[in-house]
Amino acid sequence: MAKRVTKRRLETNERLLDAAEKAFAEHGFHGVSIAELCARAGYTTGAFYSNYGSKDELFLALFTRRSEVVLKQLGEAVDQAIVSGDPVAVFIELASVVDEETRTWFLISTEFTLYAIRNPEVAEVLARHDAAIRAAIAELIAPLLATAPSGVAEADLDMLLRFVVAVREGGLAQSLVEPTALPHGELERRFLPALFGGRG
Amino acid sequence: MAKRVTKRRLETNERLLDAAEKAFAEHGFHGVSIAELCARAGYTTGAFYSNYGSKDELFLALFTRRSEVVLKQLGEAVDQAIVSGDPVAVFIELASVVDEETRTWFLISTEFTLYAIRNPEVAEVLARHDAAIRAAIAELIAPLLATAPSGVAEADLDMLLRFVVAVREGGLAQSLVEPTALPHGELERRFLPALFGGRG
DNA sequence: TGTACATCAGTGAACGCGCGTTCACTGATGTAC
DNA sequence: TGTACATCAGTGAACGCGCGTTCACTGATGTAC
Repeated sequence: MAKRVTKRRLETNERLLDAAEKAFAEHGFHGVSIAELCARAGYTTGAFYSNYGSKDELFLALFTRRSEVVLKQLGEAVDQAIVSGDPVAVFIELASVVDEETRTWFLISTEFTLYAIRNPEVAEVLARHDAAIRAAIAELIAPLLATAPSGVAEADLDMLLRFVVAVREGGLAQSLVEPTALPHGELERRFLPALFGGRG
Repeated sequence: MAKRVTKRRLETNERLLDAAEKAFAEHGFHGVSIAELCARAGYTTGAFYSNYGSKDELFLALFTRRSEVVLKQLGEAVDQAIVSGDPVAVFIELASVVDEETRTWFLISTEFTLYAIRNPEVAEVLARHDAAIRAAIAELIAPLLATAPSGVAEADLDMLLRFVVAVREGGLAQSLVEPTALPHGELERRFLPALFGGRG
């Protein structure tokens, strides 16, 4: 079933994924028909089936593509943080910028998480992606651990990173529902520095 | 349009909501047809329209009913915690028990959160529910604040509670995807006591 | 308590729309000489 | 570089299924006397 990958196919693929990203964020995965998705990308339905076997397959591809972008951006931020000498400040700065892209990705990845909880094979894909995210944050946080207060520093590094991710995602859920009641990045700003023994 | 509420209607309603809760948890809101839902409850499709105007309306009713149950349970736990004299231990104990009911409710409420982010009127309903949850936890945590270390204790109480909720929900998302990698309640157990100046 | 009647909850067949999917086709892309 | 041909990406009409929704109906529930 493996199709040859031509320039044209790549272009079509990108445009389908772009359209899917926007459409899924707006109406949710089930709220978008394949025809609507193709129309947004400037194609007819046949184009979809020439590239994907099902909507689920597209969803997985969308998640994979976006994961790569997020990891690359995170990697760049990490480099910058290490150079700047104040990694926690950079992380908090990063958490405070919640633009349309962040919102879009939160909506899609949360839906993907629900999908994963219901499907073990998908859960593995998500677990691998999350592990890569934590590895990137680990680079950012590692230099801090030597100087951190006891107790927290003794916890496994991976658990600490899971904790940071939980705060980030749990916080985003709240701030996207009530942006005025909970400003973006507020939880990270208030509570994470204390965990690392900083001032904030 | 207001219908009279007879015993029979109440019974039907309960059975519809019970069926919806299970079905939505299994297949997601969009993965369940009205006919399937009614069949599970032991009715035909007409019964649904005799009670609800749309699937969205049922979803809202389901959320409201479940919210009341959760709040009641939480209230009981709070009473117990105050009597026991070790509220943090009780909270952590509570967080560690992730049964089928918790899983079900996590799946449904997360889907509801996405729904709320996309619909401002729904966001208000969710915000009110979350505020009630925080009020209940506040009762549990209040006695601790006097003895808490500086810094954390100075933060607004509501922000602290938002933080606890974020950890709980972000943690659940991870532990439901990877139950073996992240045992239920592990993040709360490891990191929350430190925040309140305890030992764990 | 019993009967006669009115109301109303739930039935289930019917309708039609929208969707996912297929497939014979055409024009664009790439290759061989 | 140019032409002739083969392949393949995307077209768009067609199909049929499943779904949400309606509605005339019937039997269950509740009320009045």
